Amino acid sequence: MSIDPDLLRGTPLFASLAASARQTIAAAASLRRLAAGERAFTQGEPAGEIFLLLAGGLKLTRSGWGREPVILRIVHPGEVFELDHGPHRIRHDATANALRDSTLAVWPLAVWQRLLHELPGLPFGLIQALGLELAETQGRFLEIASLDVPRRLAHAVLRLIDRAGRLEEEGTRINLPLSRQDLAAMTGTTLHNVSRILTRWERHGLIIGGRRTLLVRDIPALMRLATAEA
Amino acid sequence: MSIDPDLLRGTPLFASLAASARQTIAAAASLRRLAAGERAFTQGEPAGEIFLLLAGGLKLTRSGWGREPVILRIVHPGEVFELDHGPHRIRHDATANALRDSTLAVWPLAVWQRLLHELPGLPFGLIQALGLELAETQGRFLEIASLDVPRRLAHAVLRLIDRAGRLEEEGTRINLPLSRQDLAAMTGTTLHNVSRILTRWERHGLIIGGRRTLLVRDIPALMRLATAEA
DNA sequence: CGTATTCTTGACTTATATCAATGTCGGTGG
DNA sequence: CCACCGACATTGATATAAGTCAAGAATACG
Repeated sequence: MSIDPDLLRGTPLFASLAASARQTIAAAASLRRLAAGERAFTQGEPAGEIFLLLAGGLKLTRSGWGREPVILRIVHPGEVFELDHGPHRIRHDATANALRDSTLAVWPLAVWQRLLHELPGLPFGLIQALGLELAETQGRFLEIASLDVPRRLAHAVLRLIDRAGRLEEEGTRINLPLSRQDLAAMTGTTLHNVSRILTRWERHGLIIGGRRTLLVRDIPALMRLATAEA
Repeated sequence: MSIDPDLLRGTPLFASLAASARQTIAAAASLRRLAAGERAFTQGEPAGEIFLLLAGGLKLTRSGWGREPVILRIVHPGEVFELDHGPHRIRHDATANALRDSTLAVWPLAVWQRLLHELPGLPFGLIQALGLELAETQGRFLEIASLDVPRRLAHAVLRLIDRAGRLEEEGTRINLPLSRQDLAAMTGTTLHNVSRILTRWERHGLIIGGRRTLLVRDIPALMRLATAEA
């Protein structure tokens, strides 16, 4: 049990709380480590915990009727997930897979509920966090509903660069090991299509591809591509 | 100002509150009427109100880079909308269009914030409401990312039947005037495609189409269609 | 050094969008 | 009340994006 309270300061959910409240919350958390490839939970399992990613990276995938599972969200350090627990949501509706070695803070649901009622500011942080997640999901829905594959792939790559970009000499690298298949699962297409599009972009000098890696050399060009009218 | 407190009992957001709290909330609301076709607000406008639909029906649309605007959500009576206001969300990110004559309860944002702080149960209702909306949006994202057009159209129709269905002799009718274009905007396709699919279903006896109306005769068959593997 | 995973590429098929025309319903005003 | 007009819907022909099938090449890993 117990983690460093300062780790909570970075995330919007806890940022506006008093230091003492953060201390209480931190004291109630336990630390969990995942090796790359391990899962924090699996779709369908009973859900009984709230998570904060401290380091590393995860993908949240959901499988349904369709072919391959879909990636609902990439979780970056400082982000919180699986937090919309109502009377519904007894089971996890997604699987959380570690993309790289990761560290999580975990609160049992019962403890979380207690904190929510005891710390006056916490519900408002939660409301804000949920609102942000909703807005993001709606944005991605709009993309997939109205843009063709290259454009939504461009959006996905730009989002990754924005949140997990690491500057290098030749450009900005997505600092997460995502396969072509993963990119396809994020954009609702196939790895073949992704591969073709990326090689085209590479020929045009926009990016440099690699095995589970991607270096973006010309971000403005990608942004133009993502939003171009036709 | 002021509406009947009993009107609030139907929605999850307010259901778990004490009667006195509902009375306070109702007293702070004002009533607004919209004729079919009118809009409650427009995308880009400054956002300063929270809405509850009492009667009628709305569509929330968002336009972006892509071709036609996309329908993010159909709002049914008893549902609340535009409630994720954080420091972000200064402007409406969608347009609310009345599909039929509608009645709304409206709270100015400032009043709403005050209520949220004064009525202890309210934030938890809000959390629950946001969680539900998030889950629904994620579900629709999964659909559009992994299913072909006929299947996601089937899902959309079934959802409408579930929430706005009215029983008739020959089947269940979607009790909202939705054009083919609207159905297309909900499923991320074109009205042409929707039209073709619906006439096919009509030939098979699943539905009976019409001008801005749809009667479903065989719901189980539609459900099979929606979830079929291939 | 071999094996498994990931990625690329080509040929082909199919779903879906686009273009274009026509048809039908329902309301409005003459 | 009827005729017309505008909104909505159907349908066909065609184009194209994207999925599928099928090898093969590159890279990482044990």
